[in-house]
Amino acid sequence: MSKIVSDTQKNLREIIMDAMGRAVANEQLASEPVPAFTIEVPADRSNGDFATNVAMAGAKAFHLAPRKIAEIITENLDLDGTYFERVEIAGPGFINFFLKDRYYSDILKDIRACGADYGRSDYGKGKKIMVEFVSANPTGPMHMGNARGGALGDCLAAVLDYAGYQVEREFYINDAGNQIDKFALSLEIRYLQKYLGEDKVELPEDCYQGEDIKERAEEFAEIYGDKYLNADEKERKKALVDFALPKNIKNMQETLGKYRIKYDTWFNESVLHNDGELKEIIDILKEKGYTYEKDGALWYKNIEVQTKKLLSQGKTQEEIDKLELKDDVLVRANGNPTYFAADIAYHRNKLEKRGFDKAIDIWGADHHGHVARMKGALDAIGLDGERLDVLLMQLVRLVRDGEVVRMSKRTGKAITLTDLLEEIPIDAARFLFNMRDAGSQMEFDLDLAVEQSSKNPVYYCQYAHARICSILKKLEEQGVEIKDCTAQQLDVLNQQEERELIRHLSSLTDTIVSAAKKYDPAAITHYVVELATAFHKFYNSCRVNIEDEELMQARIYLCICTRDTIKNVLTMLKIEAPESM
RNA sequence: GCGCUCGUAGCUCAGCUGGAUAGAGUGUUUGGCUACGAACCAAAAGGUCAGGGGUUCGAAUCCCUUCGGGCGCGCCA
Repeated sequence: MSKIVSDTQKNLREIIMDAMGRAVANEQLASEPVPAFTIEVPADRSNGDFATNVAMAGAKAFHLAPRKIAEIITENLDLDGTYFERVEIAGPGFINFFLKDRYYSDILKDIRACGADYGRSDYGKGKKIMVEFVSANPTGPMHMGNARGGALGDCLAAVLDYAGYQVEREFYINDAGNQIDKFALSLEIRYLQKYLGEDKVELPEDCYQGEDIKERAEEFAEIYGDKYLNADEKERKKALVDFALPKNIKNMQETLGKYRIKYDTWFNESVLHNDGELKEIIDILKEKGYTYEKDGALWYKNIEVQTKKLLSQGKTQEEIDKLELKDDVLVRANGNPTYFAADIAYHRNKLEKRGFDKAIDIWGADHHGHVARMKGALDAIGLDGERLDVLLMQLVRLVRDGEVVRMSKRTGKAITLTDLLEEIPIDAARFLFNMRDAGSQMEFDLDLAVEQSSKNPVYYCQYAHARICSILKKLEEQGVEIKDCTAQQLDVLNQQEERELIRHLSSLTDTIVSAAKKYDPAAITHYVVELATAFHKFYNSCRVNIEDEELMQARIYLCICTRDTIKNVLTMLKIEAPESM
């Protein structure tokens, strides 16, 4: 893995500290604690390759003007044996550092040495982390939110994997509880309606109204006919669910498979109900005194748990009162546990039974009210709620011809994930859903997704890859032998566009680590678009196929590094990197 | 009402652990292929970073407040 960039940055911090140490020894600076300072890459290259604000940050402590401090530090710098060539003092007191040619050459050598692993790091130290995403209700088809959640979750998992975590992807199947009862009732009524007429049996408002329920009931009737018409209600419902649920689950698996999402685990909620884990949770909460009975139901003392936590965070009782916290039901008066109770058991299963260090859930933003409650419940059962991170995702609006669309042209019904994937390429869907931060309310432009031009960022990136492949192929056809280059031979790559390209290539590992920290796969799509731009700019100003053999070989080397890096990133996102298009 | 979240160019959005002249794509206008893929590149134009206060050497970024959009406050999930 490439560490040149971060090592250089780390090394620079030491260089600066050494210089300050010498300045103190020389009595040029007062012996004060070193202030917190940053090292960053300036947006404008003329301000150096790295810059530090140490002189400004230390103005107060040293009782000196920032520029004066900068001069003193600069006088005491020792750059021998480092990648740095020279420094400048600029603006209000920034110290700007400029790199030697060799830095860029070594980056390229390193990229080639890493090959398909370039971009990977051990930042996560192999910690076990689970990303649970989509987890759509198996009572009906998946929708647009699942499309975004799928792309987001799968790519987030990939980012964490590249950042050195041991990642597993999981789909939580809600195959138990209330919504299954509702599913059963909806199916049953549709089934009865088929034989008795819609006016004879009414579908209650809180039942699933979708056409898909009707279709399942039809399919069931085609096989079993009216056999269950006069059967025992319980038996009829069970037969219907046993028929329809596996069908729905299989559909989800196929659709998500087509979307290139492979889960390590499909976890059934019913397991928690059947093997006693749910009961264990309720017993634990009871034992710890976090429950009470009221109106025949068993309640969880959310107010108490939250209040304790918020007080410890420095909130006042008055502020907490304003939140109007509420307690939650664990077991209904009818004896059925709530979804919340099952969810506590589920997260305990992840963190305690299966030993994940961290669980990440991707939820629709409409569930944000449950985050604190869930974390609090984990605290309450003796697990650390901080081990659960919930990434909230805003809903998507589909846009076609500049207008919001809700219905599928083909079916006239709400657009399902299946419809979407039939209409647009998978590459485009996976990429475009990751162009925006999860928290932004995004518009998804259907026209853009199918557009094969530079307007469509996924094609723009793939084009850069194909273009490089084409250049290399052409050179080989002309009999050019592609040779390895030494770092010294790569030093000739000093045009501005070449430098920009190398600089961008070099930042991949750090970009992935940063995206992993922030749970932000959108940073990766941004990265590869910028990389494609850097390449296209290079291509337009620096010809590869030229007389100068040494420069040509160096540029070929740069092209190969770029091609491999684009491919690594696209592969990570499970997007094709075509050699021609 | 209380809470969460968002507000940056005509449009879609980056930038947000405080740093130098606020960026990109798209749209508009104008250039660049008899040489490696023009599915590309270059240039112009476009801004009260929603408004107001505060913190400090320095604020799109942090704090307070107002306004506006989205969402949530069930013995639903």
